Amino acid sequence: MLRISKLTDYGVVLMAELARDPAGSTQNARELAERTNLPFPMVGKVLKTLAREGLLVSHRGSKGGYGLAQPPDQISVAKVIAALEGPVAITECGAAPGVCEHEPSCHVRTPMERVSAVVAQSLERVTLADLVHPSDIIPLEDLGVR
Amino acid sequence: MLRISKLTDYGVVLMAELARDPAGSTQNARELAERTNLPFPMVGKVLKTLAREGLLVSHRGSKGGYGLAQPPDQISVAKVIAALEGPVAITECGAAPGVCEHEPSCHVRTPMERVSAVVAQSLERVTLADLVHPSDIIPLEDLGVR
DNA sequence: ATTTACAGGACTAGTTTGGTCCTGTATTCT
DNA sequence: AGAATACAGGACCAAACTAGTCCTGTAAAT
Repeated sequence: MLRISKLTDYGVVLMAELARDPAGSTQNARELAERTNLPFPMVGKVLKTLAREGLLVSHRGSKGGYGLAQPPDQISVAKVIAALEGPVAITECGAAPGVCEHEPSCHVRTPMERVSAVVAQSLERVTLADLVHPSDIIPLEDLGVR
Repeated sequence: MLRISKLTDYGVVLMAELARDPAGSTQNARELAERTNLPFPMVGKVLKTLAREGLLVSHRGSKGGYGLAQPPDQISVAKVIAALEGPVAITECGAAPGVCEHEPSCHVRTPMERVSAVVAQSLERVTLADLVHPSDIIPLEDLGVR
């Protein structure tokens, strides 16, 4: 299935939601939970991580909340995924060298890393700006497909 | 991390190993386990699934074993992944419609499906034939990147 | 017949995931 | 100053999934 975790999925949805608002505005965790229909505790957890990773700026106290650290077209889906579950890699071995015990005898390592790289590139090409307008279909060409 | 399960990883390695041999030849599960240094029971499990899914042809009894059901350049990595863990989809929603309760209120569904499609295409372009020669670097262009 | 090897399961330990909750600290408003 | 708000940073837990083993049955070759 090649799936991302729900936490990461929430992260993408929340970042996109923030990207829908005017630049510089902020929203608090509760507002975001309501607008996206996601469980509030989860939303808080995800936003905290994203802020710690530098993708969001946070403001505490009354009237506090979160805002995007960069313009929507500067934040790729790959960045969001990386912030929440580490670098995009299809296999264990791809994430860090020396982890896989089969490394010396593995015949597919190099090409598979290549495949990982392509998947990563696809995700790097899609930004939050591309996600905010559901009616716009992103041309395949813009996603790197000939 | 966007990772595939170890079972699927094994599947790719095993299929690639089979693709290294002359067309039409077969290998049994034990041979394959030894050649790939993967645990034998796991190898058996994966091969059984791949055979059931039609990617391998199996022969029982003495001198039995497994062989590719198609030439290596006709079997994509996407097919192997799909056989072992269902259709390639980044999110739950992408795998089947109506599964996700947030579907009506989700603003990123359509573009995310698009992203999934691109990832899937990347994986469809890479065949077992591309995996068998580790020294050959697959040009990015062949993977659909401009 | 006997041996080999796949078919199709059930089963288990360990890890991960999704989700909740609690304490602390910074900020704003009265 | 004091109260209320909202983020920071955890610990914690149940349920699901993974990785791995093992057992019984059946088909094929010798």
